[in-house]
Amino acid sequence: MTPRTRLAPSPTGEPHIGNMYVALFNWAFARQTGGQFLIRIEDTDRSRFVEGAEAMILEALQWLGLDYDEGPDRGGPVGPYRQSQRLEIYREHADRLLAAGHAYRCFCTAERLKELRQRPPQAGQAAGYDRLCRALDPAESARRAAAGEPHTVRLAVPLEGETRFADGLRGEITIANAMVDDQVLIKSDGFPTYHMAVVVDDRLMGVTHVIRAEEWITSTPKHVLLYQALGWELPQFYHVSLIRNPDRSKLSKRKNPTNVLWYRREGFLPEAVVNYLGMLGHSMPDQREIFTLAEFREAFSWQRVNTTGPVFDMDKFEWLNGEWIRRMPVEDLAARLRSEGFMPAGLPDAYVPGAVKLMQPRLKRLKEFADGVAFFVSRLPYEPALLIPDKKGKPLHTAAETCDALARMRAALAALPGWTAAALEPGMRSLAADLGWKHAELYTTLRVAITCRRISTPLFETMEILGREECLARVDGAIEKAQALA
RNA sequence: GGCCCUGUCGUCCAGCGGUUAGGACAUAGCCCUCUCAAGGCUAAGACACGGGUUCGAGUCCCGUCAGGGUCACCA
Repeated sequence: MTPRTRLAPSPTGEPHIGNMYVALFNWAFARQTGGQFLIRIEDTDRSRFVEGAEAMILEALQWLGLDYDEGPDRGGPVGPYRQSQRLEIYREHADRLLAAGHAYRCFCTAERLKELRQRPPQAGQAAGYDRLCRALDPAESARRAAAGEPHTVRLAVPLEGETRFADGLRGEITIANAMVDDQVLIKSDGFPTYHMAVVVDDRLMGVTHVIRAEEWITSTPKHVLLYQALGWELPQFYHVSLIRNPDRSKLSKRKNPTNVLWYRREGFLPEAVVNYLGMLGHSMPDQREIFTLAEFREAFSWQRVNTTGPVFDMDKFEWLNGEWIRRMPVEDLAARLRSEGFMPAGLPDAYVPGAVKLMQPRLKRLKEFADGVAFFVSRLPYEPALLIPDKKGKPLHTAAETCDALARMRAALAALPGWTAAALEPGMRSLAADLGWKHAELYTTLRVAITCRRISTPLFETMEILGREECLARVDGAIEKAQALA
């Protein structure tokens, strides 16, 4: 039997990076073993349902290249793939459990349960429900239910003993049954809880490997008990570590952006996202840190998966994104800037190849491109004083000298036989010598004249791209500004 | 607090009984250099603590401590 894995997100908001992390492991394992990877939407909580959330999750998976074999939008042999469409199935299984005495109806009110929860907890005892309704006579219970009295269905957890299961990552885990609450299986609105639905669906959908986050470990005994009560064989469990905030708490959007689509909007490449997630809690056999999704899929091994919770490090993530940007052929980068919506509308096509080439080693996020090339798009306003070179705020030349220097530059530029970076640089360097300026000083003035900023892409290559006419016009503008200063 | 999971540089990852404990990000310095980057070189920086087992422990066992998770008619 080939492995079947699944991602079971609940459509309650934006696609979470932690979900994608778990998805990556599920995907890699399934793809590597020739198995299937499916998506099941866990929408059993009507109060938390968010319209459009499902679509965003699927969009995020697609963006990252984590393709799936079966899911809500593409169907499959064991559908439907939304739990809200499977209510009858859960009901039937709950009835089976009821009939076998593995579950019972609970008529306790929400108020009563709330009070119970406020009672001080006892050592070694589960904090939850006091099992009052467990003592109800089944016939009486059935009569009340038939009469329409609201109720839930609860799992009758063994009062003694312990439940154990093997975790593929952590070995055998044992939890005393006394610590396990009589979990609600079917809510009073007829919807199943996660615990009921996940077991029934994983079984019915043929899921062989349950790969999910560490936070589920302590509720796994409930699931194991359910598998046993229904007479089913256990799947293989793998609980991967939770990604952490810098303070080591569970990654949360209060402390870190967690929406994958946010990273997309910031200009992170999907290649970098899966690469970064793939190096959290997992290492490549040869210690390589930069790898493709395909390479990850090939090399993925449970033996190389860590059980410690990695801290999400934005600095390293950005570095990695920069690496991916730099490794991309210039034409591909330009195409990507366009397709991801980071190409400024006003940037002339003729400038694009050159501008992209010059920006490539300077980008950590695609989003930074627009700002970096803003002066290519238009002549930006700037403080005239920027034209005067200074050292720690102290001007090295007067406004008049700067004005003169600009005029000399203009003449030299206009007379230059060729218009290439290779020709521009020596021309300006010798002019600096003539003027008695350090060439870096002259370049500063020229840089501001051309790019309207003190920090820019390399000056002469930028000028080559802009062309003689545009550069002369910008120098003219600078001369005017410098004159006003003098 | 009970229970469960985890514990190698600030961070991510190597190490799977014998290593000068290695690499990456970040940090600092130097080089390159028209600014900013990128790139190159160098530096600093870790086995939580205490007991065992063993000729020998970062690696195995136990305890302590620390961090995290979980204790819903949420997933």
